[in-house]
Amino acid sequence: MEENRLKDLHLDRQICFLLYAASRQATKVYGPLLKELDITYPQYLVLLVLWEHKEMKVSEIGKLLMLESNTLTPLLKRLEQRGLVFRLRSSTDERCVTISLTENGEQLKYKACTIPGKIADTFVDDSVPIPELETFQKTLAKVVNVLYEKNTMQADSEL
Amino acid sequence: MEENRLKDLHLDRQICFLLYAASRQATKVYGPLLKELDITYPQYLVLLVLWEHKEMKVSEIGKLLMLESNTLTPLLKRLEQRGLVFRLRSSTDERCVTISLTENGEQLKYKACTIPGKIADTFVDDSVPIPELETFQKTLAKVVNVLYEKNTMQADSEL
DNA sequence: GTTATTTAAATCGTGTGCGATTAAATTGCC
DNA sequence: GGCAATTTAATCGCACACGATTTAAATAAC
Repeated sequence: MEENRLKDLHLDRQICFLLYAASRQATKVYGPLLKELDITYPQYLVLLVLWEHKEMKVSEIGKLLMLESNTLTPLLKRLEQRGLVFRLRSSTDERCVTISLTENGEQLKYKACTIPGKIADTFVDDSVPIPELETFQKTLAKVVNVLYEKNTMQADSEL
Repeated sequence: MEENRLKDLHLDRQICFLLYAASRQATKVYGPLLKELDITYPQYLVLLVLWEHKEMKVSEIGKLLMLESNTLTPLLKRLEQRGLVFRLRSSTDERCVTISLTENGEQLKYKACTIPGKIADTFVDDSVPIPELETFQKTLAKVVNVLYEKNTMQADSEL
């Protein structure tokens, strides 16, 4: 039965371990590029969101990146201390904090714009043809959604 | 040119972020299962290695999991304090530390053996057919290798 | 209109990851 | 043998992640 084949997977073949390893290796590829901007990969992801949306509430950033305030709040404070963003409590709903780019944060976009191309070059490799990568990406997106749904479903049902 | 297509697809955001998100969501799926064993996901990975190989040097575990001593040493000390493994400096080469399972650590395998099946069930979903998952896993393994090679290549060339 | 519930951030504690460095043991080279 | 280069863990500092809780504000219920 096909299902049994999946269950019998060993460490080196297990999808979860491979995702875990791939994530760490992919982040490491960004290392030298982000070091020039003096930011980390999660900080880069937050900035990507802000470069696209100008300003966002903490919870909106969290929804896009699948992160919660316990991770984002300290990260955003670090970005604030670097002078890249500022945090403003909303006047209409004082529970919410709106994150906006400073001028420095806005300008950093122009230093970062070469990164995507360099990262893409890293992924392009003889052993993984581009069409295969594209198929891979589609399945990966579905996997993320399935897991995210199941994780948040379970959390909801506990209330 | 093919390369441009990749860059236009925002490959860096798509694939790297998706890997990052997938890894965290996958780890979260293990949460309730590993909580019953009172271990974390990285600790589970180390135990998987030990359940298969009985005893291993820190560097050997590190090679399999792509982790270094700065991560493994504290993790292994926690496992030691839980009474699941013990650490013994090799007498033939005192630089090396050999990690072995205690009786408790060995026994934990029988509590953990239901986990792979439950995880597989989580991945099996109508939106991602099993053959697609298998193709996905093969590409994922190649991606991990490509990234790992490039990361360690670069580190080597710096010496 | 007061109270209960819900929501949004923040806080706290623990455990990774990892770059950089250190200390000790071994190997290589002469 | 003796010394430099290499290897192996360990150490240190910082930044995530995240479960759990807390605080404050807004909304719902009555």
